[in-house]
Amino acid sequence: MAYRTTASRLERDQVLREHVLDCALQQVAERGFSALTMSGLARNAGIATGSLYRHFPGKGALAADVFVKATRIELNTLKEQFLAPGVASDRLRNGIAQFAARAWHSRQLAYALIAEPAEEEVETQRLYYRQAYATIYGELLADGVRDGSFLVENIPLTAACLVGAIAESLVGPLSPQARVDRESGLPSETLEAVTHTITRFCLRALGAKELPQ
Amino acid sequence: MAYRTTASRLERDQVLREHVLDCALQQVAERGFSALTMSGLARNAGIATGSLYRHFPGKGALAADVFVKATRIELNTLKEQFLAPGVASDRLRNGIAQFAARAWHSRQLAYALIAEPAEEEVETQRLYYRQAYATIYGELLADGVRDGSFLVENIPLTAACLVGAIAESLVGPLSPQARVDRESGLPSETLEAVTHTITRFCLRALGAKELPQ
DNA sequence: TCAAATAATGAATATGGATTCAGATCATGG
DNA sequence: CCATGATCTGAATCCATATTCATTATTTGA
Repeated sequence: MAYRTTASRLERDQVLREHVLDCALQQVAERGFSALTMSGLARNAGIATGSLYRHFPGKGALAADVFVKATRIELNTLKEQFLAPGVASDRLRNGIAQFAARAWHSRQLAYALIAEPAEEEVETQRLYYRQAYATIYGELLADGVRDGSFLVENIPLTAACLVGAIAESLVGPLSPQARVDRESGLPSETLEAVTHTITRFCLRALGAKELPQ
Repeated sequence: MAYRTTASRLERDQVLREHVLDCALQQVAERGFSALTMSGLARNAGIATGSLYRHFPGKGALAADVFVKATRIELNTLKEQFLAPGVASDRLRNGIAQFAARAWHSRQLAYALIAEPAEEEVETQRLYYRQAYATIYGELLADGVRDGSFLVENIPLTAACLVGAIAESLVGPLSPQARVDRESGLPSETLEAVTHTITRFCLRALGAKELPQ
C-alpha cells in the first residue's frame, strides 16, 4: 500500500488551502466579490482550476469562507474594544473609531464584506454575522444601561439601528468616500471628521450624557 | 406606404409597456428580483419572450425600470410628508411612521428595493436613489436646524446615518420581521413598537428636544 | 380587399463562467 | 527504484438564462 494520509500531507493541504484563501481574499479586497472567478483565482494561486475543488466543494463555499475569514477578524477586533474596561460610552466611542479607521483604509474590502451583492452562501453568512454584530452592540448597550451611560428601551432594535447607521455612513453608497469618488475629485472629508459625526450621532441616539467636545 | 407610427399604435405600445412593468413589479413584490426571468415575465404578461425586447433593450434595463417605478413612489410619498407644514421634528416623525408602515406591509418589495442583490443597472439606480433619499433627509435636517428642532453639524453625513439606521432596522437582515421569521414563530414586535423605537433613536440622534412620550 | 410595413412568436442560439474528468504527475511504502 | 493509489491538470463539458431571428400574424393606407 502507498500514499496514506500522512501528517505532513494534511499539513501541506492545510497550508495550500490557506494560500488559496489568502489569494482569494486579496482579490476580493482589491476588486470585490464580483472579480472572484475560479479560473482567475487558480491562476493567481498557481494551481489548476480543478484543484480548487479538492479544497472547496464549489465557488459559493469558497467565497463564503473568504467572507467568514475576513469578517471574523473585524468582529473580534470590535469585540475586543467593547470588552475593554471602562464605561460603555467610551468603549463605543473607541469601537466606532477603530471600525471607521479600518473601513476607511480598506474601503473595497469593507464594501465587499458589508454590502456587495454576492453568492447565496455569502449572503447567508452575512446574515449570520450581522446578527453577531448586533449581538455585541446589544451587549454593550446593556452594559451602558446598567452603568448609566445609555438610556435605551428596545436593545435589539436599537442595536440594528446602530449597525445600519454606521455601515451606511462608512461603506455604503452614501459614504463620503463614495460621494467624492463619483462626483468631483474634491478632497474627501477627513476620517477624523467622519468619525466625529458618526460617534456624535450614535451617542446622542443612545441618550448618552457626555458628547465629544 | 403603410403602417405609419399612428397615435393609437403609440398609445397601445405605451399601455403594453406599462402592463409588462406592472407584471414585473408584481413578480418582484412577491418573490424579489431573483425571481424575475424574461421567459417567466413574458408568460406572465401574456406575450412572447422576444416581444419583451421591443419594449426594453434587455433584462437589466427592464429590472432598473421596475426599480425606478417602485422607488419613485416611495420617495415621493416620503417627500410629501417632509414638505408638509409644521416643525421639522414632526415631519420627520410622520415620514418615518409612514415609511415604516409601508415597508412593514410589503416586506418583500421593501427588501427588493433597499437591499436585494440585483442587476448592475439596478444597483446604479439604487445608488442614485439613495442619494435622493439622503438629499431629502438633508433638506429636512436643514429646516430643522433653522427652526430649532435639530442640532446637526454635518448634514450630509448625518442624513446617511439616518437612511442607514432606518433601512437596516426595517428591511435589513436585522429587522424584527426577519428575526422572527427565521427563529421561532413567536409573535413579532408590533409595527407601533418598532416605529416608536426607530423614531426615538433618530430624534435623539439629531439632538431633538421633545421626544415621543 | 390587398400589398407593404411593422410587430409578435418561440425555438434555436449565444454566453460566460462553474464544474468535471480522463490522463499525467507525484508521494509513499516496500 | 518500482508499484500503487492519491493528487493535479486544464481543456472539454455543462448549465441556466438572456438574447436572437426566421417565420407568422397584424396593422395600416390605398
